[in-house]
Amino acid sequence: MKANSKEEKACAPNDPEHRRRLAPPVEESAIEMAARIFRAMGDPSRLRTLAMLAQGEACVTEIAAATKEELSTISQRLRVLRAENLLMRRRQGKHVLYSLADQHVAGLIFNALAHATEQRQAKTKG
Amino acid sequence: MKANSKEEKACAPNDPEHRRRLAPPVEESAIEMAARIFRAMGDPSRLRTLAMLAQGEACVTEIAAATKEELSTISQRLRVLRAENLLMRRRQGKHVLYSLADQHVAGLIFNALAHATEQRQAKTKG
DNA sequence: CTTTCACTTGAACAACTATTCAACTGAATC
DNA sequence: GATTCAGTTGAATAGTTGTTCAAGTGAAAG
Repeated sequence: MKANSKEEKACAPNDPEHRRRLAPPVEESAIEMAARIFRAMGDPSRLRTLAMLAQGEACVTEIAAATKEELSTISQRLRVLRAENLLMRRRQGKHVLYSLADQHVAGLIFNALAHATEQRQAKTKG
Repeated sequence: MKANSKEEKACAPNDPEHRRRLAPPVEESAIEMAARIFRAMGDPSRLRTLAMLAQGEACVTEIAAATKEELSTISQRLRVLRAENLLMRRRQGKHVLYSLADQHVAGLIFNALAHATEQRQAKTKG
């Protein structure tokens, strides 16, 4: 019997109705910018740096000292984050102080950590 | 004069106070999981897929048809997202239907798109 | 104006990743 | 139970990315 339309409704790639539903829901350029933001945040070292800066501003030397890494490593890392407008930067004397760009960034970090923690607990429970 | 302590307060890598403030604010494993989530979302094709699924569930063929890509490409893409627990999956007849794992995921997408849009407008204005 | 300090940047190399083809699996139909 | 359909997976390849070294910049101190 081919009259069973229940299945067809759920998944019918050629149905115009489905085409419409799956049509690009957001502008392509917005997707690309958001993806760049996620990619920038998607490295443990960079995310750790962001989490640090969520505690307050810090200069490059401080961050390097805290993680015991090369100064240039930190600087390159911050450059990637800065390229996606995730950071603010101000000079104070000889130092350059970095901080999160805005609450959106803090929100993203918090949300992902929450999701990660939930998944972690879900796995532990079974 | 070395009595100018204004600058020292703002950035003093060897000050224990600063060390404490920059100490790992979240567990290392949580950072790593969150980074993996961001990395999974940090690819335009994958983020587009997630944005699609935010509109409702869809099967692999539907997604492939919508983006005019290979079935295996979509499948591999979904595999990456699934590995980070970003997706739910259920079988219906011959089809496998995918959807977002939870509201956290939708929230992350929405938040990043909002940030991206804001940055976009900020650039346009000046 | 020269030197120093804090940081930035270009280049290079190693490590990782996205896509595709081809082969495979497993549920549904014949 | 053989076949078909929808999706998955392993392997290969091309492209991307993170770290570091070495050289460069620019503000402040001498």
